[in-house]
Amino acid sequence: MATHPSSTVIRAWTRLARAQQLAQGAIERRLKSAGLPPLAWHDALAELERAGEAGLRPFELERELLLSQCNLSRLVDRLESKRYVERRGCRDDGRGHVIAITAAGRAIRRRMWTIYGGTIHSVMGAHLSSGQAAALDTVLATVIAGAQTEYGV
Amino acid sequence: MATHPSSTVIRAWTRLARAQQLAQGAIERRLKSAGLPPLAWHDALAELERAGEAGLRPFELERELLLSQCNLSRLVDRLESKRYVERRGCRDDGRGHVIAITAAGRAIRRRMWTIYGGTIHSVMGAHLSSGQAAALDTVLATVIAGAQTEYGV
DNA sequence: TGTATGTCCATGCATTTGCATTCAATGGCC
DNA sequence: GGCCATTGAATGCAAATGCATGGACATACA
Repeated sequence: MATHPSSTVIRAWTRLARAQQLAQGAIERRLKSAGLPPLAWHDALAELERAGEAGLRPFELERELLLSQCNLSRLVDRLESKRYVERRGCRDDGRGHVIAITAAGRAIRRRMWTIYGGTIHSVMGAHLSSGQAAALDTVLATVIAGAQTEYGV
Repeated sequence: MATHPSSTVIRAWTRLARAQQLAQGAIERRLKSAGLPPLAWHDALAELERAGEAGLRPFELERELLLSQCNLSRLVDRLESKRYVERRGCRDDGRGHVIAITAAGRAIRRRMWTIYGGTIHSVMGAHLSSGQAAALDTVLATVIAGAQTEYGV
């Protein structure tokens, strides 16, 4: 744990950070120039859409999106103010809420996805063979598994 | 360009974003709990240290760090207020400045690197074979090259 | 020379994030 | 039941970010 990374690992990390930053930057810029909300809104709406009618508790969404509690709370505020989601009381737990996507939320998510998906393609997909993409996916799964054990500690 | 990504590419992108977020989160948390400045300070100081005595112009640093101009300006403000860098006038161009790292800047960067590097290792390096790390590095280089052409457009 | 256009950098303002605190409800325990 | 530690979620306040603007100098060109 106290040991130091090899220069290959350092380069890989640097590139990981840079690739993510470039791609996310491209996505955010294209969304904005299409007059659409930021990327985080899509991710939240996508999780909620997957959850369906039952919705999700804020703390569940928080873990999915790796967002801090207070930030998630305010993201939901913004989504709610646009009527993309609604907060319902929670029968099981009087402290909690349930967040559910609305029809408008599904609609905007779909519109965002055309931009979002297209940008993923032009930034990543178009430059990778399917073997490369699969290899990247596999190695990143390993990284995530490792980082998550770290996260808990 | 208007085409859509394959599901493998979508998964790879999702994992890329998540891996980066997990790793960066771990780094930031450890830096903070060690009483050290945020990650961005390290990256800026590292670039300046590499540039040596000659320093860098703000717009050069901006491109290296993929930071917006106004944010870079204020990051330099903070670094300068801690005496980690100094702004000098620029002989060649009366509009510009040159930013150079100080001895204190080099010292703090070194302290940050012990945490930063250690975290990279425990989050990524420790879980990857050297072959996996090299493969990751290679594929990400391709992604970056592709994303950068995109960036310019 | 003088005017126009472009580049480099800083800054005011609104939005977003991070941190600490607060409030309400739950669950365990006596 | 009454008490207390814990959890779910919101909010006030400070720091950071994004956006648009402005000011100083540089370069092009008439």
